Amino acid sequence: MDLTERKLKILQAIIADFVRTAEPVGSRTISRNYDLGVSPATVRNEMSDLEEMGYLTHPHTSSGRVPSEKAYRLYVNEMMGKKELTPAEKDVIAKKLLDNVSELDNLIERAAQVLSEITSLTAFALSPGKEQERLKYVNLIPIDDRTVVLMIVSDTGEVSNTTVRLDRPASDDTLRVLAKNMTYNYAGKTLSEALKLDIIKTFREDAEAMAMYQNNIVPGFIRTLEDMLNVNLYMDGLTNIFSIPEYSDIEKARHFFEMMSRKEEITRKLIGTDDGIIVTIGGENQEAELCDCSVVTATYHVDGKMVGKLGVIGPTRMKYDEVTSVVEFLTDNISKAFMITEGDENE
Amino acid sequence: MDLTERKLKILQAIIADFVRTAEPVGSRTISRNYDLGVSPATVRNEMSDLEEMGYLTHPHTSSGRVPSEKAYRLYVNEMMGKKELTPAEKDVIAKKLLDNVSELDNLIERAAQVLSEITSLTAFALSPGKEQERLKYVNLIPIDDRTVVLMIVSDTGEVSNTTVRLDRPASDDTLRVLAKNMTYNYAGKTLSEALKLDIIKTFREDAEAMAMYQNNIVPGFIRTLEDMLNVNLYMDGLTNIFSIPEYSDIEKARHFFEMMSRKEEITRKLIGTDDGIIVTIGGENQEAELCDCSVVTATYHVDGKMVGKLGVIGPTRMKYDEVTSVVEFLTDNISKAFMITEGDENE
DNA sequence: GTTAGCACTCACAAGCGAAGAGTGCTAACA
DNA sequence: TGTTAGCACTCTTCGCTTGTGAGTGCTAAC
Repeated sequence: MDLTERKLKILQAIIADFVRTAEPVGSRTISRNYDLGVSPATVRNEMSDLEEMGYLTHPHTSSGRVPSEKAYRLYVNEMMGKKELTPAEKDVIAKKLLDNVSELDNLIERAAQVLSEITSLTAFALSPGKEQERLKYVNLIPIDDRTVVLMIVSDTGEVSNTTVRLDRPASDDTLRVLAKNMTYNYAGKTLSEALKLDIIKTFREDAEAMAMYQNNIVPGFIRTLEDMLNVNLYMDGLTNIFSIPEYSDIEKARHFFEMMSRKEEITRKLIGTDDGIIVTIGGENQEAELCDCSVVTATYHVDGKMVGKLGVIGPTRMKYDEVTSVVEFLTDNISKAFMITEGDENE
Repeated sequence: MDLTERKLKILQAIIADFVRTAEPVGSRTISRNYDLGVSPATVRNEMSDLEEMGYLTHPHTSSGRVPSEKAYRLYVNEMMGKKELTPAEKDVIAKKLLDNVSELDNLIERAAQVLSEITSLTAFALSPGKEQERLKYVNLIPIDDRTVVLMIVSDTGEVSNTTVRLDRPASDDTLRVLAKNMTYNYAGKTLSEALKLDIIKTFREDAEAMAMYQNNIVPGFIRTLEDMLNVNLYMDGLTNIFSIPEYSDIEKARHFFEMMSRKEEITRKLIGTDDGIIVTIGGENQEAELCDCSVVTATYHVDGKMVGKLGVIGPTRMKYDEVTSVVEFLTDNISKAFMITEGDENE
């Protein structure tokens, strides 16, 4: 059977109606509200065909039709027009995004807020991955004679630190030497390279002072590196889920929140997704918990490299055109914001 | 009318039963399961009295009794025995709390986790307030000739930093001078004192170099101070709410989550509460959203000073004895953990 | 190929009755 | 005088039935 022009139109109408109302769509509704110039009976015949082809389902015999995941896939791939945001909308988003943002992580957090606000769905955003950043220097700051703050600064100005407790007192001079040596050994290496090196070995082979404190400082150094590599996952609009009829069942809502509270898992999944705007519909998701959700993710870049992700999670019945547009616009803006920062530096 | 011994016993039994089952308690249940040696009819008479006195209510004519907030208040103030944790329980909690914790904020986050796990309620914990910490030194770390990281270290080894962009390039020497001057001017002051000073004035009156960069550095300095003073609110066990019959209504659950997502508000409220273990029952809460919740907060101390808070939020029908015990044990342990740290330093 | 007509299906809400839990009152009892 | 058994009464809850309405599928006519 062929997907004729008219079948496509009817399918599109059903998707549009169902996305709006969350109610199964009947033939009369289509015939009346979407001027296709055919009677309900004809629509019914076409619907019957579409169902046979797997694009529609039937909650029960005498109810209207509901688009299947296959239908959404078709819609997203072929039928969905690009929904350009109006200049006014773009303006509002850009303003909200950049308003009073001082740090880049801050910008990412804000992006999640804006995204959830605009789409009325649950939004998430992953702070930039720092694997490619290079270690600029290491500093050891004395607090008292047995406590130091170990600080790592990357070439982009990211800072991470831990408090390290020493077994024996260390003079300021000793700490200076230690810090210099560490900087000498690690400056210029990317953070993930640094972590892969045999740090203890470096210490042992180096100045005597380093050997003396290796037990205290090496774990602190590793901890700091790991901390710096950690990406933050921001979420916003979790409570939007309650406005979605699909989640009016308390058990569904519970599952959703339980899933969303497993942040590490989500982070891992997100890092794994491909570049670009990815729409994953229902059962296309690997995770059982997501099998009646759709996830839209997008990547923001700096220097053409994949850096971070953002996106939304919602019912399969979502406004894919709107969501993808907003997500795309946001990633563009974030990438731009990063570029401005980077550009400045090399002026 | 007098609260006789028997009335108290019956009230206690009703509270115990209702806390366990969340169902209105009938006279037969009390007579059968809590050996008071009286018939249901007698219990009924007493219940009727207790209701008149305001300790019980009646969802409808033919249902069992439910304890009023006044009853819970009486229970918490007068009747509730202290529920000592068993050594085994204490051990488990202490282990979980201290396991793999490297930073103090980390300990607080963990405390919220442990608390929610043990009580099966929603737990929160506020990281230590840092108003009383003293600024130890300020550092300016060059990233490139127009970008520096401004870093503040407190006397307890807390570190906070921001990236500052300069209008004109600054040499490493200039930055060193600037940092030295700032340290000289602010070291020894508490963070809140530092924020209250007229920072711009300090700059203007000082070295020429400082005047030159004041526009860039002063806002960064303020931002960093504020950031350091910011307390973090950790929450855990939000999804526990779904297991509580009182929240099986989706609208109730929605309200709960919406309330809990307003973190600043909660933080402010928590900071405002008194020292010690505070139980706030239902309508005793100022906030309309909390009027059918109870909140138990406790304070952890260092050097006898109020430092931070933790607690749980749950239905008025909660195991107050258990919850207060756990909360108390946790704050003790946290205070102890802080002391160990502090002690070390002065060894 | 399209459409009107009609029987049929199914979810959903309203109405009803039976069951069960629990009370309040009264009268008898120790 | 306090306690208790007994009983009528109240109110919720649950299951059952029934009516309604939305929607389909099929057939026959256009």
